[in-house]
Amino acid sequence: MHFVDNIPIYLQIKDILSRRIISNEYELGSQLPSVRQLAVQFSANSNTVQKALKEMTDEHIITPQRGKGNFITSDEEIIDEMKEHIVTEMFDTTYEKLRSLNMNDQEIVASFNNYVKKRDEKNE
Amino acid sequence: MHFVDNIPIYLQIKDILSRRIISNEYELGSQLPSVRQLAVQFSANSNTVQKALKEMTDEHIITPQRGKGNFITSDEEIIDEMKEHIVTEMFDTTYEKLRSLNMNDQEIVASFNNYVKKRDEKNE
DNA sequence: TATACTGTATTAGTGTATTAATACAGATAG
DNA sequence: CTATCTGTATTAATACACTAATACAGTATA
Repeated sequence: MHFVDNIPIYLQIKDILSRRIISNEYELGSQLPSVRQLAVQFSANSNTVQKALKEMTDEHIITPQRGKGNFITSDEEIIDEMKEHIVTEMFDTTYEKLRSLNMNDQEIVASFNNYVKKRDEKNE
Repeated sequence: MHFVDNIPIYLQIKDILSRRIISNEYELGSQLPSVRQLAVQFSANSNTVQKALKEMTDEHIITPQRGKGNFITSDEEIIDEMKEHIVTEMFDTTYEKLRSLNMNDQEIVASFNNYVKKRDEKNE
């Protein structure tokens, strides 16, 4: 697994796991791989994985059961809220950063649409 | 000045200064505020500001002159490239994160357009 | 019951971001 | 020349992210 510099690894792990849950790669109510398995999968230390899981536990996305494992919530609402939160936060920063480059709304929308369009062309 | 957690302050300072240059808040060829002035402005340590300026120097965005100050390049090409780089990198991460949430291109474009539109409405 | 899984906690060592204090070198205005 | 700006470098102290090793507690199963 490859991590970006300058962002704490435990946050990147939290991010990846959250996305896997939202995209249904991990099913709601199911069990996560164990801390030690995840550590191997991410080529990270167990403590680092633990730190990611701790935050997800605090946000009620997963629930740990001593001796058994970590289980993903079955509450769809929590997951939907998390997705909403992630997307909105991303749009907020993207939009504000573009504005700070002196781009107006029209330019912002146009350049993003153009970007996606160009990516499409490459994948054909 | 307010900084985000989990991203090194020196990178946030570099980011802000770069945006000020791109948006012409600081004019090409002109002199930056001194290291000590910037430190006060950002409520940060001189060394932290220095670390940001060091990177910008390495990227030829500014040029230091001992005893005089730091001067912004007059080379418009360098600035244009920097802007292009910043925007592309931002779109890359935004796009890929949305894809990892199982959204297709149509949904991605639609939801971003919708986001900007809604922000517009709030500002009217 | 013993083994091998789970989560959890602790300790120690390394690297780096940040701050603070200080010093030095070059430029410039009085 | 001197005072005061500039950039630059160094040192020490603190905090935190990360790793490694180890131990303990709860669960499941052969």
